[in-house]
Parts: sequence; structure tokens; C-alpha cells
Amino acid sequence: MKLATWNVNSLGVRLPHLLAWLASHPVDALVLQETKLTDDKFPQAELARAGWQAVWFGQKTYNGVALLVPASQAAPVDVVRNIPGFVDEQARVIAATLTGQGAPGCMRVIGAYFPNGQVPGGEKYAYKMRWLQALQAWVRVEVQQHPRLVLMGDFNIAPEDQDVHDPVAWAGQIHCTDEERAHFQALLGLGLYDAFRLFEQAPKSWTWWDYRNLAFRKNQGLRIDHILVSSALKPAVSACEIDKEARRAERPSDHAPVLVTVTD
DNA sequence: ATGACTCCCAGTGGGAGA
Repeated sequence: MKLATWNVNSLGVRLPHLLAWLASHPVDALVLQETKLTDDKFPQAELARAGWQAVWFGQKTYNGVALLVPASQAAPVDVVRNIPGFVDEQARVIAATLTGQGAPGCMRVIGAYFPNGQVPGGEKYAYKMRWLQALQAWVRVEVQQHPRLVLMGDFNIAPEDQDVHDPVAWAGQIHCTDEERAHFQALLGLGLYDAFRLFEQAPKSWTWWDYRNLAFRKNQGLRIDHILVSSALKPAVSACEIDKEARRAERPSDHAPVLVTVTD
């Protein structure tokens, strides 16, 4: 099966691109970030006509997440919106269990839009740190309860210098601080694995390129969108790739999708 | 270089993103 994550930077704007992408990428689950739609505006009918069911959690203007599954599959169950016990005005997390159509059974999927943080030391950065702490505590429990678990989304963290086009310029900047990277490592410490790094990958592989400065054409980007898999799933993971092609589209998102293949 | 681009809500400008 294939799972994917994509920050679409406005589902309202990106819906045609998303539908085209889904038609050519038959994934078993896709999590979206930055839908930027209140729940009443979510394009459920359009997605249903294209053969997709969804659960979603959004707000006006900012953030917003969703989980898409083929309509032919069982509906996602045990849906969770945001981090339980963490009071948050911002719609950033959606989690659900996919029961699958047979052996080897279910899988817990957590889709997340991590806070940007804006600038280290600022108020939004402090919120990012609080959010990361709460996420870690919750995911620790989720992994215990669901051995087959995937945590994927826009992490807004470049885990290592090899995930940054210009590590010198970005040193200590947002996405690259030691504190953010320590949080990423702490998630791995829960028994999760960065699926992309389980395989040989081309150098200068990014998931985000700035809209400005011809950054995509110059391949100046960051790898900040990730798929973490639990240790029980790790042996079944056979591939992980960034769909850079999606960034070439007409009116693209600034992020490319990331896909993982799980072969049971 | 306090830039650049895109999206949003606004309302002929400004915040946020990363």
C-alpha cells in the first residue's frame, strides 16, 4: 500500500491539482496540510465524485488538515482532531485508524501540520516548542497503543544539514535550530524511523522550495515534510520518495508530496 | 536588501508562510 503527505497551501486553490494528482497517484491514504478552509467549505462532494472519502479539520485562513482514503476502502475510525489535552486554537492534527480490507490489519495514521515558529525566540517559536512537547507525549502513547503507526506531515523541521540547500545560511534559523532538531530526534526516540532515510536518496532532495528567487529552478529548498514509520512497520517499508514533479505544475503548492510504500 | 512569491482577508494594504 502507498501512503502520502502533501502540504497543498490552500485546498481551495489547489483542488484541481489535487484531483489530477490523485488520478495519477492511486494512494491508499493521503494527509493534507494547510487546507485553509473552515469545515463547512471542505470540498467533500468534489472528492466523493472523484472516488475519495475524507475526514477533515480546518479553520479560516490558516492551517487545516485532512485525511483522504479511497471510497472503496473502509471508513477511517477513531478519528482524533488535534492533540488530546493540548488546548489549541489552531487546526493542525488529524489522526485515524485504517482498518484495511484484510490481513495484516489496521494501521494508525497521524497527519500533522507542525507550527512554523517564524523566528527563534519569538512567541510563535515558544508555541512551536510547547506544541512539539505535547505531540511527543501523545505520540508516545499512540505508538504503544498502535504498533503499526505512521506519523506524517509538514514538520517544519529540517532534521540535518543534508536536508538544507545552504546549511551555512540557515544555521540557527527557523526549521534548523538545535532545539527543533532535538524534538525531531525525540520523535525518532519513540521508536519511529524517517522513511526517506531508510533508502539511498539523491543528494539535495527537498520537499519545499520558496516561491521567490526562482528557488525551484535553482533547486534551493528544504526537506521539512516527513513520513515516520513505527518499528513494526519498518521492515515492510519498501520505498519512500518525493514527488518533485508535482512542484512543476501550473500554480503549484510550494511543497511537494512525499510517498511511502508499505509491502505487507 | 526591511526585497523577491503566493495566499488570505481585506478593501487600493498587510500578515503569514518558510
